[in-house]
Amino acid sequence: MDQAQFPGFSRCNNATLRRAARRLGRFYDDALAPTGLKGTQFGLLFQIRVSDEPTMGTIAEALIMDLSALGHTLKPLIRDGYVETFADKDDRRIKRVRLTPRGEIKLDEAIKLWDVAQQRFENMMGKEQAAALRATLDQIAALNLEMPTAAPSI
Amino acid sequence: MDQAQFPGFSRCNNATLRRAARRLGRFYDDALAPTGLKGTQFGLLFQIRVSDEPTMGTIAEALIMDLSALGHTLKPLIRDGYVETFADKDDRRIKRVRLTPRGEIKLDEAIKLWDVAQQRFENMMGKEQAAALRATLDQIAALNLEMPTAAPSI
DNA sequence: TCCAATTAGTGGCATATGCCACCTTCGCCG
DNA sequence: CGGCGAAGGTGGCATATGCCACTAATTGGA
Repeated sequence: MDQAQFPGFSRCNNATLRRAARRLGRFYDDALAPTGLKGTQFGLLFQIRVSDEPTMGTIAEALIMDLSALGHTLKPLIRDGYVETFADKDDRRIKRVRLTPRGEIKLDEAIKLWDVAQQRFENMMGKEQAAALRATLDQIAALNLEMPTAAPSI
Repeated sequence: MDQAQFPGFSRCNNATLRRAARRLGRFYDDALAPTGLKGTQFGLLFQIRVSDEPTMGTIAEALIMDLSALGHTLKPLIRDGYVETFADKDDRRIKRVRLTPRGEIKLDEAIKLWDVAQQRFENMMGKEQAAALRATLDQIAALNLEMPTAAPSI
């Protein structure tokens, strides 16, 4: 009964992806709401935890985010005391990031809620389809998508 | 050789989706750059074209966007003269939207560039996998994902 | 007919993301 | 060892999105 998709529209991979992202984002956001974290922030905290005192650039690369965007996104987390940064010993240009004890606790708390949402979503989509989707999405993330406009000259 | 994905991380459907969206978004954005439009704006203009003088609510629903977010996103397009709004004849609460002649031209121009990016992407992913991906994403968009916290009464 | 509940949008505030210009540090080379 | 170009971030500006509180216009009764 729902006509949410107009034929021509859903042919755009980008638009379709964004639309699904909005829907899924709100779902995870709602689930995490009790912690005060958004889905994005959760993902960022998690990434910081699994990395070993990563640099800004490392995180940005892993998350395929613009470095400056990462800086912006990190600010509220630093302000709220979940994350802290410190200069690298050997190269003062490099800034490393880590969770504070408060951040570790908050992340543990969020993971519990995330797990509920994750399970709930996978029950609806089916674990296999969800896994296949993530595989495809990772494939997109790994694509070398530069327009061949440049790179001719050495 | 790239270790872009840390195991635990890519298990989150939401984070994986957003990450792919960032990558793909930049790709389409780059392709559309000559028109001055972002991928999102392109999608919005397209949606307006294929709908018949849709209302704000209709568009928001079709794109799974928050109504106020749609209003915000529409502003630069109105400012640049691509879109105009007008009150519904029968219900003055309702605001309808349509492309201006300038908007139609701009959209045509953008579609040419979009097509290049779309083809390019599908050549890398394979048309079938791309179609399968869109189908899955549409499925997500159609999911009824409310946490069962409410709705018991009645 | 008049008011209560509903519907459709708006405006303000906050985060999410990107691009670009600019500043520091480093590493390398003459 | 002094300067140039690269590497790593920051800040400013603009769009993308959401939530919430609030306003205006409708609709349904009593």
